[in-house]
Amino acid sequence: MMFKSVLIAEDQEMTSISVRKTLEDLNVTKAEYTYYCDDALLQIKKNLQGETPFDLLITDLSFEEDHRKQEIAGGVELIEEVKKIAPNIKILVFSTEKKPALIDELFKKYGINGFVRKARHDAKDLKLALDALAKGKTYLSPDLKQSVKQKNTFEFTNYDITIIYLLSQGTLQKNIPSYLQENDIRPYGLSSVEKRLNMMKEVLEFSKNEQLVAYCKDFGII
Amino acid sequence: MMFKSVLIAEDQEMTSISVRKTLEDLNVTKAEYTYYCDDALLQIKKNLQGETPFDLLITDLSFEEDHRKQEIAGGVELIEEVKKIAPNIKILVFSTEKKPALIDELFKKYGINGFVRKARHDAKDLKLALDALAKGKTYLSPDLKQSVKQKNTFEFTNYDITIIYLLSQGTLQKNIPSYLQENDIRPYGLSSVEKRLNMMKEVLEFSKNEQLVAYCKDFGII
DNA sequence: CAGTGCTTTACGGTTTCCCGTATAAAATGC
DNA sequence: GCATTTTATACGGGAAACCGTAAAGCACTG
Repeated sequence: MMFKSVLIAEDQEMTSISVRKTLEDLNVTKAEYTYYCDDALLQIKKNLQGETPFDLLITDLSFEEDHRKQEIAGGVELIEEVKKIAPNIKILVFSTEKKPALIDELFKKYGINGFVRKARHDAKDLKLALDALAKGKTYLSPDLKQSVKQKNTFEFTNYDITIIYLLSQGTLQKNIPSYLQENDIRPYGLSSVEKRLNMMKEVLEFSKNEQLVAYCKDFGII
Repeated sequence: MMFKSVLIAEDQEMTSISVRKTLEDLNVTKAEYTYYCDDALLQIKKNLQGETPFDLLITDLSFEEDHRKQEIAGGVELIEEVKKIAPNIKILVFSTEKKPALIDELFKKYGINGFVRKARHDAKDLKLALDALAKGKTYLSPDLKQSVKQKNTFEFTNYDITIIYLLSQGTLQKNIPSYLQENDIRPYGLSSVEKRLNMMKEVLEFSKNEQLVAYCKDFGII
């Protein structure tokens, strides 16, 4: 019932130790761990044709950079790569991340099986998640369930996100039309851009572009 | 030689467990732990006149808010309060924080004895720190020693942060002076605000306020 | 193919922001 | 105390953003 072979991708040694201990408590005998994303992918590749290929990956999202140059920068990219070579391996994300947009994307686009947030009751939470995943269910930390569901009061289109992203990069509003035209994004008129910005600001009861940028950063939209 | 009685203030259960385990490995018999700052201060107060008052506090800096309303919001405030009632207790900060200015301030203004960064080798790091502190030395994670000195990232003052925060809230630039004046923040002239904004943008090679907002959001400054 | 409704684009006036310069105030030095 | 440097504030011209409105484009319909 419980997992046979688990890989932990987590750069914080202390956290990694705790995860290992949790697995021990749940009688998971074989648990490997890596401190780098590249190593994690390598391990999975190696064990793919072996006797006991990994059936679960527990991974963080943010990995610290250091002297060892890495191909895979973070957890999201790691998940993407793992899905390519081993689509059947279950994935449990264990991270401090709490942006609804990102978590939602992890489930929908990348097909992760569980998300546990590093927070006050994360040890209990992790055990519950492992239990749920072993039973073929998905798991999401209780405190996140609300926020993911309610999401944003406003649905940003790709068009919206492009505009706000450009603003956050320092692009002048009046220069946005030429960018849009070059990338075949319609409508590209300045008035359309202004109209869209006004609409977003009205819905969210904002008055300035700076607020939109702050908002989108907060929710992981850009 | 080693500590007799240690208190752990850490809201992440997993990390807390690991810290406890580390202390066990070092034969520290009495280790209490709390998930809230308020509880930590209470514990210290209680044990102050007892048989074995705490001789070390290991604390995180950022604590998650939840249903339990807290007086003390974060680690810095906790350290401040602890120093008032128990100036002799040694303090080891264990946090993901890496802003040189803050860490510098913790040592100089608040007189902490050690700082270990939650990162790749934090378990080994923590043991080294505990060892150093037990010997009456101070400790700082190796990878931080350089950055504390060089300080290559731009240091935002409270003044800067206030301005950018106001912008991110939708305040018109021309209305910022009146806000500053009402809150006795000087300089409050519009030109001074503009000058400061220009200076920040120049240093960070930005051209628009939206970039500043995005940047500060990314680094958790606002 | 003209009419209707909707969307996109164009334009102009007003406000805000940007940026250089000039004056005023405060801190520093002799 | 006065001169010098530094810092703060005030002002003004020009650029960008904001906002309403008008014109153009386009699909759909009878």
